[in-house]
Amino acid sequence: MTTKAQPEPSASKKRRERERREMRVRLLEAARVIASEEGWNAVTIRRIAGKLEYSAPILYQHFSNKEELFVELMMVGFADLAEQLRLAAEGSPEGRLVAMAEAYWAFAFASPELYQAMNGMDGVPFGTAETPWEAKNAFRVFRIALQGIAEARGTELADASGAVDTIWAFLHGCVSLAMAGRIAGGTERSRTLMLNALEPMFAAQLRD
Amino acid sequence: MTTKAQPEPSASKKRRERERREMRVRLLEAARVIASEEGWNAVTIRRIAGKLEYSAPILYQHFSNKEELFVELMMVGFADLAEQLRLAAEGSPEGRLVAMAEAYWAFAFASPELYQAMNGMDGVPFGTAETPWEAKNAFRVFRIALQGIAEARGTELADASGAVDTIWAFLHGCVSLAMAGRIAGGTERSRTLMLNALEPMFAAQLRD
DNA sequence: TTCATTGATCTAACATTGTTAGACATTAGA
DNA sequence: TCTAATGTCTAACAATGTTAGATCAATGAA
Repeated sequence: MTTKAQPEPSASKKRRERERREMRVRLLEAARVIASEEGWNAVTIRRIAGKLEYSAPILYQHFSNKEELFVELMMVGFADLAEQLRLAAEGSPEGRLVAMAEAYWAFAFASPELYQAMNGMDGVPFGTAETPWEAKNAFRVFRIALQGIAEARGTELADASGAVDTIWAFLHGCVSLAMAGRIAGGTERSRTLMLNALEPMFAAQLRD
Repeated sequence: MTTKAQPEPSASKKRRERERREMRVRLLEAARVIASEEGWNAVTIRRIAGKLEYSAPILYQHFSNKEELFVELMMVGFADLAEQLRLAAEGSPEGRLVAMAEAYWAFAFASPELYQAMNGMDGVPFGTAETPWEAKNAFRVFRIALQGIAEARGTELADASGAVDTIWAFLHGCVSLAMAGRIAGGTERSRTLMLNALEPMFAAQLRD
């Protein structure tokens, strides 16, 4: 590490940088609030700026375009999700699997608009080249948790990464269809179906 | 039935009505082509009309707005999917389950832009009130097929509707994440993971 | 054939979107 | 105090979905 080569920035410069960061966060929060209240279609540059009593171009002092703001919002979401999963994986070994699924579900429905932005919104840099760090990290947390559960049962996963992808896909499918209102019986039944299918699905991922 | 009360429409009137229907279909096709070539963001009223060498407002002679065109496109998709699933369910009893999953997968990746429009695109009348007929029908075909597979094994589904929702959610989750490039190893590995997890998942849906 | 009506299509315009350029004032640092 | 940088604004741009009104050809009855 060869830091500490730069001269200490002045007090006022530090203050302004802090203010800039705060402004950036406030813009992100405003976007999220508007989305949760009126859906993503209502999230417009002018609305975001207006909510903070600024004019539209202020956004371009903090993001190169609207897309970048969305991507950053998604990254906040993935970091948040990873944390929730990590917490859920701390419980008793028997209940961990269900706890994680419940945590995933709770996260998704706590802010559906954010969940939708994280999954499915097009124009986001996922498949293209390299998956952003926050998303990768969420997967990592998931994998470690699943491995821990298998270990607590005295066995291991046949294919750890494959198990994560498979179970994640299932959870996402359940949440996604439930959120779109595509499962008869509403979210309560969807949640039950998901939790019921979870255990056999996990068991099939263990080494014989 | 008390039809045949109306006077027979004149020949030219019939011709114009047919032309109108054809125009409607051509607009839908144009939208689909543009979406497949450049993504949904490129599907604009002027582009659709321009592709047929018409001016923009022509679209409003056939759809009340852009949304309605999208919804109709989705319905075409669901009808198509139902047909594919029905065909897949005609094979040998042992291979039917896998065939259906493969059919679902193939349908999704044959026209990803349509699949994305069918799932996840917001502003569509799904959760709100009544699910449109085409979507319901696709579910029905799925259910009948699953029941047939269970029957061929000499047993039955513990909860037929629940099994359809559960397995459909899983397939959708796999396709959705794979399409977004969110599964390491690409679509080939995604597909394999999906097919591997399918059998134990189905088995868990059978009556004990 | 003539002529009013209907239908298809267009141009022009509107408000709203994301985005950029240029002006203005305030602040920072010498 | 002077200059440079920073924050913010207004004004404009092109592109979007959508509507109103005009135009022009085909239709069907006299």
